Amino acid sequence: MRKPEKLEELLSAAHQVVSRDGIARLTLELVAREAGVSKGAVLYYFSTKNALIGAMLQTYLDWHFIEWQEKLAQEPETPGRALRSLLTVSTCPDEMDQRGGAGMLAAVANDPELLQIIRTRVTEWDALLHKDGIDPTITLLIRLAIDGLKFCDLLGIAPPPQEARSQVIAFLQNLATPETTKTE
Amino acid sequence: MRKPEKLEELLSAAHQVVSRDGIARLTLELVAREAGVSKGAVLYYFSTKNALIGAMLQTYLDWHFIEWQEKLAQEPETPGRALRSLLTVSTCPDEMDQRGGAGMLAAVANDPELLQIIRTRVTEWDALLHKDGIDPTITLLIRLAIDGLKFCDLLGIAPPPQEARSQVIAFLQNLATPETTKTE
DNA sequence: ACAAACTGACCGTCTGGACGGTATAAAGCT
DNA sequence: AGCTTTATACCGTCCAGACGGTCAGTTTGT
Repeated sequence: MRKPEKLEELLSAAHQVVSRDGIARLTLELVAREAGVSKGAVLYYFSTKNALIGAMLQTYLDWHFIEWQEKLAQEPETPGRALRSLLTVSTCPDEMDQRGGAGMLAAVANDPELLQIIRTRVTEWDALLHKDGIDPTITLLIRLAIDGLKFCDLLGIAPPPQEARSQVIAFLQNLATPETTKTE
Repeated sequence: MRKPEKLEELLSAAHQVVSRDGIARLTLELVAREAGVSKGAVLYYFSTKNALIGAMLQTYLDWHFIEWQEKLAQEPETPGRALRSLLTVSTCPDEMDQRGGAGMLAAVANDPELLQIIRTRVTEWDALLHKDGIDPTITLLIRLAIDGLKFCDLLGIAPPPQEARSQVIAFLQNLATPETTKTE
């Protein structure tokens, strides 16, 4: 009678609701219906709505970090490793990324305090990036561009076409590669 | 018994509420209280809550476009004018920018359909940028970086310190200036 | 006097969450 | 092996507060 995967199910259902109906409709009951359980069940797993949203954020952040570290391991050990792997991860958006977006929107809409979870994590990651041996201005530029891309996609505001997107990424990859080690 | 400046007052009050209490608390009653009128008064000017949010968006977009065009007029007539002036505008965030952010958040939280207003405008502006004579990849990069900056500021997620910020802007200004016309 | 500007009481609906109950399975007891 | 206890997983009902919006009426300017 163990059910840790039920948790995952509910999280996924929540994300589904948000991306189909919008955050305004992220209600405990709709999440329950989407997952095929009762509202009571949702509250059994997440004692409060905020807890649900927090979990959406948390699981996304964990996933994203792991994904990043995996790509990082494959990157040659030259300055800019962390930046290049982060760019690689950002190129291929996953369903998990949508969950992150949904979680962020839900957080903003319900209790901005929840954003604290993201704030501390991103600040940590930013510190890692700045130990990467690349000019801090370039580092910041890359981070901003990635965020901008996520932002456009999230709200559907003039999201760039695939080709333009990959060209920008390529340009940034180049900026994150030190001159002395370039092979191409 | 004049109307138009009362409208502005209400819009400003709405923005105040959002930035102080969060979008979740953007309620007709709170806006009314903030502006020192009754809820009925708010509904007298904006027949619906969506209309209020729409107006927040609209006034911001109008203001932003005008600001941009003013800076553009001061820019030397070389390729990249539009980009450089846009960057200049984005350097010095105004209270109006916050209203734009508040409006966007409110739109997302209440009725994502409202984002359509932004979508069409930004798409238009993007078209203008691409007639600016600068490599489309650079153009996109600059737009993304600006959006990323707005995004970080809006949610308070690792907003870069002032100095780093102006260095990135300077870097981008440089990218938006054709080689042949550089004077510095 | 007449319209525009504004009020405040009221209503219907929605939603988070509390709560008491139920089914199921495992553990303990004999 | 049979019976009781207990903890887990979940259901369905109910409620109190909040919020958008309506409306009949009142004030204010001209």
